Amino acid sequence: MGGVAWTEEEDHLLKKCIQQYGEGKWHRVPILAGLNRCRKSCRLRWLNYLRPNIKRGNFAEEEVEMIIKLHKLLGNRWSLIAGRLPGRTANDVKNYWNCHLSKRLNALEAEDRPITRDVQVIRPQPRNIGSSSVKRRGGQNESATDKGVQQESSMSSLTFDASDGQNHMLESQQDNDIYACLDQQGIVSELSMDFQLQGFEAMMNGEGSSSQWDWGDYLLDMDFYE
DNA sequence: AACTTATCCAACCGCCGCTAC
DNA sequence: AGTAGCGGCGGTTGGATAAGT
Repeated sequence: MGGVAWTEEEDHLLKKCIQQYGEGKWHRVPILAGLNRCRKSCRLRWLNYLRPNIKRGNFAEEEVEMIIKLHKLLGNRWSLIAGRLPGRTANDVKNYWNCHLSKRLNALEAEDRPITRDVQVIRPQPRNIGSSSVKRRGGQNESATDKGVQQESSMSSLTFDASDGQNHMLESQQDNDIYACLDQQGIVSELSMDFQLQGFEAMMNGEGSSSQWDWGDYLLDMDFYE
């Protein structure tokens, strides 16, 4: 593989550690689990492989449609896209895109055919916020742009209600606007009820992918306009 | 059957934003 | 204000395997 493959023994130790101490505090996991792995490796192994309810195997047609639409909307924000696909990880989505979809879409573009019908691109816009939030990731967006990917113009900030010390999203008109916008795009309505329900159940169970399945977290990364 | 090429995907790397000090 | 540490993300790598010749 790309690195040193995990052994069953290591998987067992990591699983046991997470079950005992819970997720988070990844810097302590290698010590607690007795693993000769860095915090990042442990986290990645858990998120992409060991975590319960990870869906394996081929992507369903609905999932592929969803990926294409969300990618058009969000760009290479794999974790966000995966968050809408219950049981799929960001790595899965990214690999699938790189192996299958990017080629397929390139071929379609070469034939000058529309990829999806009537999907309006929503560009996240920078807010008038501090420079740290506008700072770009080095080099990454250039390459994305080179590939013709619709890339967000900047990361935008997240509005928190810190009055109680909790990081929860403020309920706002924006939520409704975003939901309505996604609905308008067909992102929601075109999915079968089963698929939507699956996502909802995953959200309620705190499952899903690398992020919780929550419409509110669209606020995390995007501002919508127009 | 042997070799080459293409594809898949787990793992690693480097960077960023956030937070605490 | 500066900085160190952490969690998290996206891009890239490279070994395993399948497909082709």
